[in-house]
Amino acid sequence: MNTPHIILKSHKLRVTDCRLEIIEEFLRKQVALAHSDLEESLNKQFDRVTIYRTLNTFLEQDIIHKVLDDSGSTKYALCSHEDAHDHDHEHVHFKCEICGETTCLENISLPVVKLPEGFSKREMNLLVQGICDKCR
Amino acid sequence: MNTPHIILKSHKLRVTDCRLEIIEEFLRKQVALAHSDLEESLNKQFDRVTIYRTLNTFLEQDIIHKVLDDSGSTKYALCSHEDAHDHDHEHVHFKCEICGETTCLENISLPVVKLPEGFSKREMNLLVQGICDKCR
DNA sequence: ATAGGTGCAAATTCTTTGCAGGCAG
DNA sequence: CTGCCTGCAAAGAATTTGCACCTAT
Repeated sequence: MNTPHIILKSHKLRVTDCRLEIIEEFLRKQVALAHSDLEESLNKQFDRVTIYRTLNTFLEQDIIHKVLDDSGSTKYALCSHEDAHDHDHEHVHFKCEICGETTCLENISLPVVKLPEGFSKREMNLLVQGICDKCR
Repeated sequence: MNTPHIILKSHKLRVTDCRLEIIEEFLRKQVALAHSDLEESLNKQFDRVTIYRTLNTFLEQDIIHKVLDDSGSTKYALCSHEDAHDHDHEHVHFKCEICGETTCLENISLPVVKLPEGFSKREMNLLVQGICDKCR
């Protein structure tokens, strides 16, 4: 199992409090988090700017990925396939329209999309929106 | 065929220049447009704020819908099924990572997603990202 | 005539950038 | 010790709100 410490090390990133806490937060909450969520849940322990920079660093390193959202705020989630360095990602998420929580749906296979001539695909994201069991 | 004028009328909205031009712009360009795209292509003819308000009005009336995007900027496209007042939308879009254009993919059927117990779905959005034929 | 739409100013929120000091390696 | 990371200040984008005036109906 990957600990926050190991994740940072394996990406040749310095191990700092802010980075550790952010990864831990992603591991604790099993939902997609926005910058503002982190700022709050880490209790203003770190500067807003540092959180932005940390998220961008993690994005570049493929430690996290963006989760599509229609609310305007960008959300992020840990990449599950840390080691798999294929860049052919497929993400399926469910967003509850009441509580706003976005969770990763496992075991859903996306259709084989037939693109028009000359188009090539690199990534597919499916966002399902509706109501979750807690909010029903 | 629905003209901009008729679209506005059928939604009980006043027919104004700004609204007409924005709908016409969506009909001309067959790609998803962001607020900034409209501001530019309409040649600063209308106030930035008015465009925001028009887009929000159109969203409420289901004249346009949000198109998912990972770039931060919100994009919109005309709803094709104007009259179909089922709110079980399915949108499939392709975004080119080079030119940034997002187009609607027709004739792609989404998989039947089996949600966990207690979850209900209302909308599905699939975003495929890659390279389009022009940018290849 | 009047409700609804627009433009302008300004407030808010979100995100990035520059720089100086601090800490991990 | 050295370069990367952080915090603070400030700049810059994106979006919303308030208010007075205008116009489609």
